[in-house]
Amino acid sequence: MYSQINNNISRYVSFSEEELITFNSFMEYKKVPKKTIMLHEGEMCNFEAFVVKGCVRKYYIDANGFEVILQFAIENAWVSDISFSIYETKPSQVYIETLEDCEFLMFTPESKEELFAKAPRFERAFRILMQRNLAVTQNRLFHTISQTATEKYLEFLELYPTIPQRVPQHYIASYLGISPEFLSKVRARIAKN
Amino acid sequence: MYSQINNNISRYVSFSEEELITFNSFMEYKKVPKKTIMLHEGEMCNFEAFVVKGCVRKYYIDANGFEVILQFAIENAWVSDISFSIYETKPSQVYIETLEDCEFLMFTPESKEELFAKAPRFERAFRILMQRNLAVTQNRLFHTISQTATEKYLEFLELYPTIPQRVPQHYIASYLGISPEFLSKVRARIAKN
DNA sequence: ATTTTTTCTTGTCCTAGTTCAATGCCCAGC
DNA sequence: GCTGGGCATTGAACTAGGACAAGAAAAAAT
Repeated sequence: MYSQINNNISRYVSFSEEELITFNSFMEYKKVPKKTIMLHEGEMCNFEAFVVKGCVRKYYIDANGFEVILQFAIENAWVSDISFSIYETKPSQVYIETLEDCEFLMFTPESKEELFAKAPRFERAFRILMQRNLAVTQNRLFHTISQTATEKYLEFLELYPTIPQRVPQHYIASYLGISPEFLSKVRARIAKN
Repeated sequence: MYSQINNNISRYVSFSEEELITFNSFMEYKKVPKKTIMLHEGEMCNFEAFVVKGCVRKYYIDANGFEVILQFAIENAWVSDISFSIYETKPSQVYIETLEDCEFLMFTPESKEELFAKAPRFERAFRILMQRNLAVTQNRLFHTISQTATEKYLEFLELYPTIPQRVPQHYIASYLGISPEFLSKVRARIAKN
């Protein structure tokens, strides 16, 4: 039994012992070394990964070749790319890369289907995870539009206080949608007060 | 039978005739006049609405009192606020307002639960809808960060060609995260070429 | 320990986009 | 047929943040 992921999935739906055993039986434990690109541009993402330990980033590359970081995933977060088939014309340019040595519990689309077939109540739990994910993304979109760089950085520190110690600062700039130089200036300004 | 919504829900999961009849039996048809605010700030959103006819906008109000439009929903789109309970501390500041006379097919959280109880395969269809919604939001976040105002406006025209004829232009500016004056200048520049 | 690479900071100049008018437009209400 | 209130446009002055360059500092590799 993997209690860490079981706690996570039980947060909004409660499951019986047997259900959790079934749940665990369909996932695969995997170690992935630092700086491994787990999903390359144009590839179909064939996993949904729960981070047991470590840190990963998910990013896009824009038309001018700039990286934009969409997500940092640390312990107890899920990471995957679900933007499949939406804009079928342009294959998605998403990358997922480990920033530290990582341990995951992973589902493939197939193992997830089998899980749903055997224990349909998990469909609901995954829907709620998706829903929370959407709420977080929507909130971030809103703040990206309406906040200044300083406000965004301060909010980032509140929401993800441990991340700045784990990832290079220019990744945070990329996540916030500002240049690394400007983030440095923002920090200098904050430090003065 | 409401064929319009049935086509929509059947897009990624196919349902039997009986299932669709059950589906239809749990929804409520409702007409709402123009300029009605269907969800006020701080309220819990108790509906999930499919737009049969008309146009609505969903928006936030930021710390400085500015509106930021998160979504325009027209025919065949779903609108709701699922950002419930994520940031429990601050009640959500989301509004949903009709821009035209509208017709909806609506679920409440309760009727949706009853539907899932009677016809569990709809859980899956709603998860996929949610997933697509997330993909769209993520794509928009990405473009909000990496594109210029002109690029964002041109992409908006491609994605939602009918909306500019239906809503005031400053709403589109708000959606794009730019000032109405600047959108006007962008348009002037585009018109020259 | 020292070299090499990556990351962070600071300064200068520059540009996309904002703010704040002022003007004209369109159309809803009387 | 007027009239008043939201809308869009345009211009001028301003600002947040970007691009570029050079150096310092830190981390990784040898």
